[in-house]
Amino acid sequence: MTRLAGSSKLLRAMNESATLALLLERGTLTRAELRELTGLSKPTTSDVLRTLTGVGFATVIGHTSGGPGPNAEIYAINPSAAHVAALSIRDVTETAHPAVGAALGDLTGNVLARAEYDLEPSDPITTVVSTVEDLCRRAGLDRGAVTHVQLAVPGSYDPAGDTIRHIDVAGWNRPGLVSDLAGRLDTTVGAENDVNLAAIAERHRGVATGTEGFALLWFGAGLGCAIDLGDTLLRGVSGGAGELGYVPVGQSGKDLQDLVGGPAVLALAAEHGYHARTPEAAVAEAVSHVDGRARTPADPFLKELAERIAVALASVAAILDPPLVVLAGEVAQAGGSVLRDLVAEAFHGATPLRTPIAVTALTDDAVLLGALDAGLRAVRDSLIDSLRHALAPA
Amino acid sequence: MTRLAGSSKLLRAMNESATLALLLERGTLTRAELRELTGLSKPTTSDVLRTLTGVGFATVIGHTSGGPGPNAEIYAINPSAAHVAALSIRDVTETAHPAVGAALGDLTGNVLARAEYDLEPSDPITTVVSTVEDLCRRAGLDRGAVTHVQLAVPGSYDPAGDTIRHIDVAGWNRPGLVSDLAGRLDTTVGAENDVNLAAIAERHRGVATGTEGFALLWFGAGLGCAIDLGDTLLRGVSGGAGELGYVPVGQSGKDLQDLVGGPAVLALAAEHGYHARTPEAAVAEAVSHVDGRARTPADPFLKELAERIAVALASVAAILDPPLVVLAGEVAQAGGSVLRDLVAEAFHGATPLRTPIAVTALTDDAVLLGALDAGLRAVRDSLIDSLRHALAPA
DNA sequence: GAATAGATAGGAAATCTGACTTACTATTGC
DNA sequence: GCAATAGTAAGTCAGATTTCCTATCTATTC
Repeated sequence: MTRLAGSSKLLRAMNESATLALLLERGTLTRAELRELTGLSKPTTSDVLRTLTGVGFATVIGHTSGGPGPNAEIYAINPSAAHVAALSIRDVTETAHPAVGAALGDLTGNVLARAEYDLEPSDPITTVVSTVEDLCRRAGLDRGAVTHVQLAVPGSYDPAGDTIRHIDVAGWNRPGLVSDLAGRLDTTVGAENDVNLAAIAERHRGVATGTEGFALLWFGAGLGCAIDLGDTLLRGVSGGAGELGYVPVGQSGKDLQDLVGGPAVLALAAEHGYHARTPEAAVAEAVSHVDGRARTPADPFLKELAERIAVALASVAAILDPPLVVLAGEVAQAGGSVLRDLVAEAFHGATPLRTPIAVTALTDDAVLLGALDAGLRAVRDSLIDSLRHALAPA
Repeated sequence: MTRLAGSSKLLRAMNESATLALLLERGTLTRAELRELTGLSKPTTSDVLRTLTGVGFATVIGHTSGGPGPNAEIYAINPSAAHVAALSIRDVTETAHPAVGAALGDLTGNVLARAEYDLEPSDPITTVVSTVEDLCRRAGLDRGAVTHVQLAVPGSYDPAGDTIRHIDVAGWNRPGLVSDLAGRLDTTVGAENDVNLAAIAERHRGVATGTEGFALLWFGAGLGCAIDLGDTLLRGVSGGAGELGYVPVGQSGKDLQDLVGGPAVLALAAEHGYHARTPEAAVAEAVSHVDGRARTPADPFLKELAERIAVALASVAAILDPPLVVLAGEVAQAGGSVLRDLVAEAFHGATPLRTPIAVTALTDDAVLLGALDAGLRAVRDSLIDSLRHALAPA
């Protein structure tokens, strides 16, 4: 329901925005292709591109060749027009300080620097600032080149109250932290739940590429769920939809946390003779047995685990009816396709639903990559509508 | 991410659209108010309004008075610019023909005619056409005045396959039915699940007015769930999200249908000595006892029912974390605030979630009213973007 | 020589600003 | 109490501005 009104200046702004958006989406385009895509005339397209190159958002990256006539200029986004720092704040169990995974990317998504930190206890602001500074040092960039910092947090961010909630790392739940960071860094700062970010990564580089929407179930130390609606994530009222752990299991008073939470899985593994330090290790061990013994009857531990996961899956699938469900998190990753098949079997046996099930395709740090993707999107959106408001022709 | 590009014609179209949208939303506006809201200049606003009145979308409805200076003209939408027929197709248990509730509304939402039909078996097309014709007759309108027909169906509509699915009335599941109807009636035709439409009514005229989003749980003969995201409904992959009945209840192999479906409620009532023909009748009887006896301990039937409903509610609330959950359908309506309070108690006892719970505020036919609201929105949207494409200045 | 990329020039559509006319209210003066 | 006058606001008109498009032109490449 865009009910936008304005004058010829708005028109110009819209045409510039549209052109920039197309360049961001497609990577490289010639003037003729842009003309086709925007529907604008030759002179207008030229003029818009002149402005975009003038302010440094786009550049000529090369020339076509081969056909008759002059070689057309190929335009692309200027990768250095903006940079994004992504930080994954990890809850390292009982310690008061977080471990941090971090990456620095340019506007086209290239990763310019990446590092892991195991920081000594300190103020969150110091943690973030020094991390960003170190990333810039590694990439040989000035800190001012970073325009957006995206945080992945093991909790939920409530933008209304400007507070990170349900986070277990000291100092991070202070209201106003995010805007203080923005002021201190002189960038925009975004914070988002880690599972939601993993879902974003799954859409951009995983098994959910191109799907209309999907639900991602996270099985790790904790339990989580992200709901992708195609172009947005469904966030609950407090910024944390997908509190899967609270889904009741019948009227027993128990919930899914008691069934497929990290400790529950560990306990179940122990019952079946798998003694490991983490649930994913137990699952990995069970899977390796199965893989070795070819097509023997399923391992009873995995079978029971799959049945429990199927309960969680069926709850989500029945309520949302998504085009796809992705199993992710350390446990699901360790279980791989063996676990997936068992889950599918249990799921089909228990309900008439036929939702497709996939295991995450991301072997790298999905949360961090998702944070980078989300940060990129934020920066791109802000570039696009920076043109809508102010415009400074060279 | 509107990446719209175009020429001055687009600009004019946008300004007309914006003006029309504002008129539809606010009802009546003076030129000065429109100027303020759109940001357009005086001459442009005048010009746009001239066009809108020229094509018959808007009319001068009166004049201001009292202040100094000339009396400003008050503009409003022309109610007769479009008409919507809403039909609620009801599954009358074992019969092969449906009962139909129907209403005819004008563009401002006024109901011009309303009727109930208990049709003899016939082709769906005949059913719909004759119903629409009868509505027009009652309202004293030509059939050509109807621009959109909105169907409420006890099933789900799959627009991709142009098929109404999961419907138990003979002839209605034929692929292509909806587009055939559109051709036969010479209108646009929409079909939508009845519970979803009840949610739309709840947003427009019920307890969900103004909320950011909500989940509506439907307890009647069947079990349903609609998810309102603020400006859209969440539809599943097959057009039917909210197959609440399939949510598993633990690993027992049972699901919510076995817990709070119509037959289950009826059976539970019988166990507690309430023998009625329908579940809502049983609930109504139990509630009337409670109401009489003031603050006595809760009726055990209602208490158990509330606990079961709380399980359904908790599943939905945990996965979606909506700002509000509305209990609707015949059973919830019969239970009223008595049942609501019991559900809230059970819900709070079983989970840490604190989602607000409300009972539907609609005593009238929510499904039919929702169909009217949905039809109106469809017509309004199509009017608004009819201006975007073609435009015929007088 | 044919075809294409990009620039230039002229014209059309839509907007805005500022001045102008008209209509209504309120105050002042008799 | 009535009438003339001053002030304010609605809506139109005219000129300037912005932006875009069509058509033409030049230059380049195969």
